[in-house]
Amino acid sequence: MNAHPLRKQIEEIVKLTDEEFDFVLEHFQKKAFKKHQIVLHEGDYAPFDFFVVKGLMRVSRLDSDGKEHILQFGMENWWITDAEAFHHKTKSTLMVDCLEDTQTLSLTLENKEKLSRALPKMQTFFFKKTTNGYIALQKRILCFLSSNANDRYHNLLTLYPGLIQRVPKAMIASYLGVTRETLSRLTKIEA
Amino acid sequence: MNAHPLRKQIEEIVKLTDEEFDFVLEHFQKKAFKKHQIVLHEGDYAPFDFFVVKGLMRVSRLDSDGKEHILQFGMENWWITDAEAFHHKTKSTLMVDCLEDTQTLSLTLENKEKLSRALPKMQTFFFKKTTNGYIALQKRILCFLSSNANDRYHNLLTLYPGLIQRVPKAMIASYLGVTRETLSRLTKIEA
DNA sequence: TGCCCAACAGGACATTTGTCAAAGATCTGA
DNA sequence: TCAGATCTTTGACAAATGTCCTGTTGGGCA
Repeated sequence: MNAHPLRKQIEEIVKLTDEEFDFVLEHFQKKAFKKHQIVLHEGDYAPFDFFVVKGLMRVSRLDSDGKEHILQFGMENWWITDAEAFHHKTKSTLMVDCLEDTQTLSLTLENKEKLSRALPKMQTFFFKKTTNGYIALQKRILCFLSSNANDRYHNLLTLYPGLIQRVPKAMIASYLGVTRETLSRLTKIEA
Repeated sequence: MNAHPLRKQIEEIVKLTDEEFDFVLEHFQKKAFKKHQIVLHEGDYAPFDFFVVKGLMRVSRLDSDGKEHILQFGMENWWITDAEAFHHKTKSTLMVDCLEDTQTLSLTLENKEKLSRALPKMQTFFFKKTTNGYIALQKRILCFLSSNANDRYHNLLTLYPGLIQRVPKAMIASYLGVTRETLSRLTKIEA
């Protein structure tokens, strides 16, 4: 059997009947985007949290010097949005766009809360996902505190081996907090 | 009326009756620690999430070179623990200790879950706190991506103005991911 | 097909930050 | 109160990283 990717992810945490999963799915909207399409502009509200079914998105911010900083990539089975704008219903300070043609399941905050109330198992799921996300961010911060650019790069390689094949190195550099020139020099040493 | 600090924090998110708050409190244990006391050793399990009533704690890690990296400070009304060890019931890779004599309200994972089941409002509270924590960590990462040591320092000053009075500068440096010499040079320029 | 642009590598130099060593300053407990 | 411990500052130098630039490559699109 070929389970739905969202169902597979949910069932790593809580088990669902077929009826329950259908009910869950009713709260999502299918949305597809083209490569380079901007899904959320800075300054807009963030009506959706996106579950990536297929494709690749990113969250980034432009600083005052016009430099781009990548906060997060979202490959298949990742959730991606501007968390602050989404949860606080404020205007976004970040941008979400697509690095590939992308299909998503999109969830509004209202439907997320409705779903959590109707199906406590889903509240558990969302809570554990958020907790795990928190832990992952802590690890990324520890990486900034204790590692130089080279170590951060190799940490990223082992953490998300598929990513580097799909993303220009300049963006990897931006995610790591270094310039593309610095990253280029690091990878040179390997050879 | 002089509300309990924990109650005050909870009621910023959900309202409680006196009975409900008493019920909440029953799930916590009062624990007090001395300055310099290690509350959680690396390698130990993390049985508690601590709500700091009075005092100051920190979470840190020693890297392989023996250098100390501070992941988080916990002043009054902060929650502090090794999140990964606490939630996953694994052995801690971090250390929690006290920078001042500290009084806490300590919560086990079992009691946290019990409380969440018994009082859905508390589940909402914990969920929102975790979400806000996630957002705060994202901001700290963006700060690492886009700011140099000087900007990160001033960001910290405006974010937690009280902290610098209570913490040695070497620890501030460690939290910012720079050496104490670098931080010392930054603050010199001010004058 | 051929052109163009994004991506990448590399050099030369500037700036930031780290390292090591030492000297002051401040705190703290007996 | 004093003496040791801790914390902070400072200087000289090294290493890491950023900036600006140029040239090459290779793939996508008219």
